[in-house]
Amino acid sequence: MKVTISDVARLAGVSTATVSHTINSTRYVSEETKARVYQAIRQLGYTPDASARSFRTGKKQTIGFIVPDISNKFFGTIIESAENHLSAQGYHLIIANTKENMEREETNLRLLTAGLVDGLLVASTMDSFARLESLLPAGFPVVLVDRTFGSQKYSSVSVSNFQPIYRSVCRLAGRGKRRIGIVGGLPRLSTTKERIAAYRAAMADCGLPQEEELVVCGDSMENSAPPCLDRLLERGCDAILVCQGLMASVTIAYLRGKNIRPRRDLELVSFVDYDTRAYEFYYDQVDRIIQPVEELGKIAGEQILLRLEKPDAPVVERVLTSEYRPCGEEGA
Amino acid sequence: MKVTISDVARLAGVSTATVSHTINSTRYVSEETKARVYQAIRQLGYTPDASARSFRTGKKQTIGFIVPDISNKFFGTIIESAENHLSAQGYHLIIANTKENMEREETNLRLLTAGLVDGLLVASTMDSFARLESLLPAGFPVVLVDRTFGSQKYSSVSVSNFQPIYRSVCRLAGRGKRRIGIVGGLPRLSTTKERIAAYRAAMADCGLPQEEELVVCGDSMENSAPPCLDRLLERGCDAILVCQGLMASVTIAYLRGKNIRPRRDLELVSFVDYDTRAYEFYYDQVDRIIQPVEELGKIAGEQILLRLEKPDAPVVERVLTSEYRPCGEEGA
DNA sequence: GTGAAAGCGCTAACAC
DNA sequence: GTGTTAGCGCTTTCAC
Repeated sequence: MKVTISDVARLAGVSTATVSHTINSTRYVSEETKARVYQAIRQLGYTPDASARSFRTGKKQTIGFIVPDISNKFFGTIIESAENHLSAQGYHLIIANTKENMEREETNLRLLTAGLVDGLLVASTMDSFARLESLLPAGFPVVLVDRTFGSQKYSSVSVSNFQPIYRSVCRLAGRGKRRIGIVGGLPRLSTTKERIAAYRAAMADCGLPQEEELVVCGDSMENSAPPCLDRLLERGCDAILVCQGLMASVTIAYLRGKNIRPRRDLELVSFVDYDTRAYEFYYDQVDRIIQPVEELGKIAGEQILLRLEKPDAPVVERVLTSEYRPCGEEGA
Repeated sequence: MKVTISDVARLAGVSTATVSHTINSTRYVSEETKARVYQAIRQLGYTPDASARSFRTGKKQTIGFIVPDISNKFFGTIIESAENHLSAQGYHLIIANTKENMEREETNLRLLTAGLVDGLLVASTMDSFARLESLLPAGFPVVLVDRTFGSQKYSSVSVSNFQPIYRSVCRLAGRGKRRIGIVGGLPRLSTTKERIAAYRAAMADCGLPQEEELVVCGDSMENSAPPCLDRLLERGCDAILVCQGLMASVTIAYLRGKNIRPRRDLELVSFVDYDTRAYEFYYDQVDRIIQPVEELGKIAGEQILLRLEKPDAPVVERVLTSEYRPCGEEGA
């Protein structure tokens, strides 16, 4: 049978209160008593029951993370980094995967907020803030990760790629490119919108023609890159900017398969990506925009714990910036 | 304040028992009563408290997964696939990351088995079965994933790469290669051992010299491939087999950076990998060994639930097989 | 067809 | 310096 705190108390000849205080260091206990308690614990092989404890205290020591795609290394790394921070503070991480599906996100929000976790990290795939918000109990600790809604209501950590994308386009223009295409992720995401906005702004400022057909969006999943690239190639692009990591990650291989050499046949390709080692070796063929993924996860972890600690602390919206590594410059 | 089952009972004019039975469909409740209960629930915005519930019932509806490296797409995909199955059955997934560190695995095993989860999936980084076993409470539901110990004590799901590796080596030998090198992952892992064993068996059977210096191991992490490759190249290999996914994933890019063209300068490289789209485009340059990653995760999820349901069911050790795609053959 | 009430294992007043 | 005990929110037995 399960050994409980009363068993320990009985064997040690003390009260359950003393046992509890001993293991939690929550009030003074004499050395002798402590010794007897620990002795009894060892003898019985007692482990405090986590679920009784969290039921009693209301703290679950667990954070939920709703992610659009665990198998995407971008999120895998964010998770890793957040988990790192959380586990160091004695917290666990529950993962829910939405596969960029709004209904799945909805279900998970409901489940996780029903007393399962103390707080939530959300990289939302929702198309509107209202939809997300309506599913969150009032006052529930939440930190938005990577994807934001600019609502000022919840703290958030995200990455701005506006400037590096803008610069990359300018640089392409400066090298004489005119038909610069862009491949985006899911159109409804804040990240996609921001990136396309940067592209448009730069195209306009550089005096390049803004054609709708040069903007092509995928679904932020792995397989959606090739068709997007094909479309842009058909439309006679002389440069392509791939602004979603997973889609970027297959681009070079795909182009090579079609015998298109970056920097020569297609002159230049830019990426928004995390720091995947694989592309370091192509540093002289493409512009790269490296997002601070680990930082993103770490701050997400920090922020959610801060929210738990100080629920009334002001909302913070952290925007990290990507590193721009123009073609030819080796990475750090 | 929090709204509880008593609040609902009071408003509906019934007992807490009836409310409980209503929401759980656990005994007959008349239609009228049901209606009143649901009405009250809606009116108060009641959500049953998951932690009270799991405390009371002893079921957490949660599975823990101890992984060596979340940011590795191989495990990311396994997690995704397992989560898929589990969430469909109403279970949550807690992730713990060990970074191939045995102490971290130890800590996590202790934490997770202390009443946090109903069962555990473990892709262990331990060097011995004894060490793992000593940390598991007797009778705790566990399924070993990807890495096994051949102990017959716990169910397991893994992939055998023996045959494809053996064949790949034979094929290299058949094409006249003699100095075939192999890059392995962490030497203590069952997966690494099996793969190297397959390589050695094939080398011997093909009458090729077995030199210790042709076997080089990394740490199963991303950055460890380049130094391994360098060493094999220095030692004059005319073919290389990279038998760990993450390490394989940077290999082509790395070699290309050194101006070494697979199939031409280095004649042939083989990979053990999951089905990363990126390498599909190199199908005519390398042998590939594709592990059924999704299947692995799915079966892991099935098996652990089966263990929960029937704790006394016989231990099953499922061994999946990889698909061998010799150079030149396009993938499915 | 429904209610009363006993706990699940623990923490934290409150009491001495 | 330590003990007594109420009670967290729920499920479930027993009773009617």
